[in-house]
Amino acid sequence: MIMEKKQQDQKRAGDGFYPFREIEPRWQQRWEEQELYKTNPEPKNKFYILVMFAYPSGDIHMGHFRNYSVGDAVARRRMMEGYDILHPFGWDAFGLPAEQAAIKRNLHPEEWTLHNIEVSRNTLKKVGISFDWDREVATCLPDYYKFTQWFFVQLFKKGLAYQKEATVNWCEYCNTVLANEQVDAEGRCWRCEHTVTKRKLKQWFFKITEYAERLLNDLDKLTGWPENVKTMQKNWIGKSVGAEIDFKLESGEKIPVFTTRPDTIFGVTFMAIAPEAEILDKLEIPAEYKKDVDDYIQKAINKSEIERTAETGEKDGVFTGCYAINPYNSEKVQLWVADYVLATYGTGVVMAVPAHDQRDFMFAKKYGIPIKIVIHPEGGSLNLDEMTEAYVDYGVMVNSGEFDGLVGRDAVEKLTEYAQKHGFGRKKVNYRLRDWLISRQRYWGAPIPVIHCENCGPVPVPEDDLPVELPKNVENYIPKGRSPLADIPEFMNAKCPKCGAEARRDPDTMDTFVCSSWYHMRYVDNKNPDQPFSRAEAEKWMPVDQYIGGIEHATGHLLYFRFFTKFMYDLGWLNVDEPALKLFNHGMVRDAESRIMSKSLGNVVSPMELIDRYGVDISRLAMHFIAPADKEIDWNEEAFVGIERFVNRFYRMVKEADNPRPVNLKRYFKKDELSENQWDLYIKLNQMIKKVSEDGERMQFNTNIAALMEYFNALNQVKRIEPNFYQYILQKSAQLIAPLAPHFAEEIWSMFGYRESIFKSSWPSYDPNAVVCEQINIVVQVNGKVREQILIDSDASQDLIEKMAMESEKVGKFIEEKTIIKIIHVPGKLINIVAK
RNA sequence: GCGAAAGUGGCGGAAUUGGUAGACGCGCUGGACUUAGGAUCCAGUGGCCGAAAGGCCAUAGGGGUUCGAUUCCCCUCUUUCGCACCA
Repeated sequence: MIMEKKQQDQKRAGDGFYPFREIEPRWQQRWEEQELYKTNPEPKNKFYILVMFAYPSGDIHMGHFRNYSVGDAVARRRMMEGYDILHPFGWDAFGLPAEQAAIKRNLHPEEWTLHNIEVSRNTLKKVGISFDWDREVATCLPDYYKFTQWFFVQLFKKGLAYQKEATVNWCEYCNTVLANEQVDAEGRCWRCEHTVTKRKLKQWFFKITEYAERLLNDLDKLTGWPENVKTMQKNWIGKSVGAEIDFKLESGEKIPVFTTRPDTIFGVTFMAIAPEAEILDKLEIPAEYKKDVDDYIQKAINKSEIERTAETGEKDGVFTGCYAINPYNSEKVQLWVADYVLATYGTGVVMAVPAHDQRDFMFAKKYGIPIKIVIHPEGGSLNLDEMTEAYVDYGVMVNSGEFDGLVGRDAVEKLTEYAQKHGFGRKKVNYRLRDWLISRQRYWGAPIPVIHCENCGPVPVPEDDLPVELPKNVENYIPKGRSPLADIPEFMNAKCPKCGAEARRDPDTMDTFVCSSWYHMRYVDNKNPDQPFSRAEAEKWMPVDQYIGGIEHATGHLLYFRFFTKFMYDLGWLNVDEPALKLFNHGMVRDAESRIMSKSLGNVVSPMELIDRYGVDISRLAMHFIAPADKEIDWNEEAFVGIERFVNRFYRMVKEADNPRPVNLKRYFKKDELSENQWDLYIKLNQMIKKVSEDGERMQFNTNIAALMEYFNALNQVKRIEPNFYQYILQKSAQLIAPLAPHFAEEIWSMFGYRESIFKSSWPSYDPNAVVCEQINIVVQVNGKVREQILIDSDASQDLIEKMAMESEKVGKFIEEKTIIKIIHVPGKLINIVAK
């Protein structure tokens, strides 16, 4: 097996094979010398292409390879179209694995990370992606995180960064706090897969909810974003419109509740409070209930996320012995504590209407709480004894005093107005989106630039004192439930910037999603020592014209990315309020059995291994050819065979071409300059150019390659081609394949005697006078079934086509003894005779 | 459960606004050239009937709209993805 592979590989190095081993490194070196990818500092016609940057693990995997190959194809195509390209790359370099490596290998996280960056960068260079490495950023370097901290300070100043005691997801194993999106559906940590529990900690949050409405509304502006991403964001933000109604305790204390259905308010028979809700402290729970309630709360809080959500359907709770008063009818309703109520949504209290909410219905049934019907379906009625589930649709209000007879949304409006008028309620919008918890009790992150002073409270570090540098002398990184920074007195002790008193730094670091929320802005001016970027540079390059990355960031990174951009717009730093015009999500690469590639499964295919065996370009082409870029791939190497044949054939054709030399590619041909066969090839060439251009625009690189193959098949059929025209064809073809196979294209380009890079040449345009053949095939249908084809001049009149169709023998067979009802013409394509 | 996307030959996939379903590639079959071929070239390749000409069927299944549906609408099934007690 191994022998076979080796023999094959040797063959690949032999005659008639495209010698990638020699060619690819040579062009990579020349491109570097020529500074081909250097960003024009004064772009006239800018195009900002951004691929999601990478965590430097020292390795690149198939997902990266696909991502950057797609990005590179776009960049190079635009380059040939004359755009000034910004195509940067960088490193999302903070994060957990560096600490784990530090623990395991006894290396400093920084040393390990910087080393990995070095390795990863060199690897990527071998892939020949057209990154401008002068624009590189690494989030773990002080010249970058200085401004990550700057963002924190700006947010703080605007009241958008705040601290609060919060029940947080806690991973025992990683010993750290996790954001909601870092906990999977089964309640496990996204990194270590251990079960997540709860803890109360004082944490920093960014008030992204303040931007919820804009993040939602502006989705409409994102016409270049895939619908599924926009839908996911919309659902994630989860806007719901309703009312906040103040119920009252017997003591007179208000309990506001959020509801989307004020029209059901006369059906409230109890209220349910989240175990973590603060309002519980205000209840005067009668002694005989006290113990049960406390036990229940303790149990509920200690339950893991899974336990609390797993048993879908079964709900439990405990009666507090307390009552609240419904402000609409002064009825007394029971107050329960129930863990199906979320403390973090609305006010943490639900007005329960068992007749018209399924959860409340089940709860009431279980505990024998009264159920009161207050909505009837329009034109129907409900009967309590027959109800097996809640009636949750809108309908006609009943048993609701003066409001009886009101219907649906109108009822909602009226009830809300009533509450507003009487001062016990108001219109209210709630979002599923929560504020963004950014504190991490870890070492390897950007320190939170805050000094805690006993007199002044939390004070942001003055901008001139940034960055707050990560101290290097950390004893150990083993997580122990608080940041390792807390144990470094030289770091922790500081003077209050406001009053000068002895104070202590915040020991936590920021979530790495903060670092990656603004890297697209840093690229435009990555060496600026004083500002995150200059307004002038941002004006030149922002927004990103095309953003490319995986779908997994749909509701995390891509939301934060938009949030930070809007924030900078509000501060006047940007004149755009959305970061990227177009977004493209490439599909995943999985193994042949549709499983995700992972080290533990041992099914990882390394792109570097492919590159070693087949070369970069064949690997890229094969990857593109297998499936359209947005589709997932179940990995197999079958496509390589066809691609390899095609590339070698192309290479041989160039090698064997007579008297190779640059020909005038700007010119178009006229019919009388070429033989009939060649004129036909010329038309096909122009059709292909059109197709490749259009498909490439839609990121359809698979059909792009197919079009070239198809054309070469046609080319092969024609025996005699005049050398000048033949080279015209091959050179245009080289240009068309250049974005997908840059080294190969560059090599054959130079074989034709070009001195300048193919990427400095102009993307082929098609001859508009030569995309339609003189003779076209018209399909003749009878009653929608194809019966005949007519080859006819493309400018033939409809009458003539009709005449020929009717005279056709085959058609005759199907219309004899029938009456022709009508004839439908589709110009240039088809004629359909409808006969009965 | 809710939301979204998808389902096409033996396989990966084409078909841009409804207009020849299966481009291109793999694989397979036959042939040419060869000492040899896993190189290269040529031809064939959805199913059924037929010697052929040709015909019929076929884009998950069922219905509908239309002269015409892989494409639009409704129902069912399956798969993938996202959210999962959001009041």
